[in-house]
Amino acid sequence: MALGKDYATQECSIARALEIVGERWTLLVVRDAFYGVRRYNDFLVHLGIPRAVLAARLQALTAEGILDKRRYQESPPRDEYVLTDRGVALWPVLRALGLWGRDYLDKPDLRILRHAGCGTEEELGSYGECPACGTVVPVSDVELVPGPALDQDPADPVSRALLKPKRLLQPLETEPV
Amino acid sequence: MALGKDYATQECSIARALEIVGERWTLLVVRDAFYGVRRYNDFLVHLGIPRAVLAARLQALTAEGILDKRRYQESPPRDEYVLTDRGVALWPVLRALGLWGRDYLDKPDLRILRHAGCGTEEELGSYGECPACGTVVPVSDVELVPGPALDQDPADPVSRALLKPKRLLQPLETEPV
DNA sequence: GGCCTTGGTTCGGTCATTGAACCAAGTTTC
DNA sequence: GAAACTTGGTTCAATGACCGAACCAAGGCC
Repeated sequence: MALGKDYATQECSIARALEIVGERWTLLVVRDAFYGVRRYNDFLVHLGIPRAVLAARLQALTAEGILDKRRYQESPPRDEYVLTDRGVALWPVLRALGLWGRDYLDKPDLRILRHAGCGTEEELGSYGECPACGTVVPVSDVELVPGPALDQDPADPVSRALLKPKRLLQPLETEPV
Repeated sequence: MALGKDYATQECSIARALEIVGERWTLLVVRDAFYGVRRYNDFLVHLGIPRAVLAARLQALTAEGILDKRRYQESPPRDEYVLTDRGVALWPVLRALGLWGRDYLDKPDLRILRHAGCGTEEELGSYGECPACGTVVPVSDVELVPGPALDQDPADPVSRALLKPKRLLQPLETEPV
């Protein structure tokens, strides 16, 4: 977290994890990747992150095997960043942070998560289980539903695209301007 | 994570949470608090953190209601920092980070967690449940057991005290020098 | 009185972050 | 064919966080 330096003396898998995902912005980039953001420019406008920092974080996450940079069209050449298995495995970290933030900091629900395959309207439980069918829902079956407290007319196209319910990991479709 | 600045444009409980616990060192301080560290000097020697940064983090965590600074002896006056309920609620975040770090970065188990009340030797499951009795174990019943990969003769007294199994949150007993 | 322990504060130097400007390849528009 | 636009960056000066070492202060111990 925090800086690029490591936590040298710590014999601890928490410290090792924080060396990789603990820098400023890094976990928000990963969160956006779960939300379906894949392109440099979409990360940029949605996060409000300095361009140089975004480029550095994408490169670091790719080097650590958390994102995969892949060519999705040849002419003009364009790349996208997609979560790898190692990246998807970070989901419990983000969910735990989001639950804590919601319970202790925000009053209203900004977004809720539910089981897409199941027909239920109920939110996932504290360790990611579906209250209707009882199973721990895999990330690709989690549906992200915007709550009423969200700004209904955001400035950037990524936030606008996120006003519709969507599954995690599915690529975001930003409206053409 | 990262810096003291906020993530201004983010309508997201994950971003709110990271504004508070996302700065460098902060989550390691909280981790040590779970391990039973309570005194300024113990945090200092165990983390290898600059003194000024430690003082700033302890003050910020206290101001956010994650730690409670309390007088534990009058003469000479001495204070200790103890996790509040809000702080204890961060446990799932740390466990998720530790699991991810262990699975993807470290080979051997540095420490394992198990259910103290239950007699089992088995490690807690991925959402904190005891494999023997099936319940989700409350933090105060989690036992921290050092693994074989840990350095058996560490330099600082806090690491030495952590070589014995202990329950989370129970105050650490550093041997008198 | 002098020294030790605990819990800090201060300070100069270094390193990361920031925001604005610039760059470049390829494509569309006039 | 040139100008403008899109996408995905890099460069740069200024700011601010972090670092390590030194200093400080209250209280107890010898």
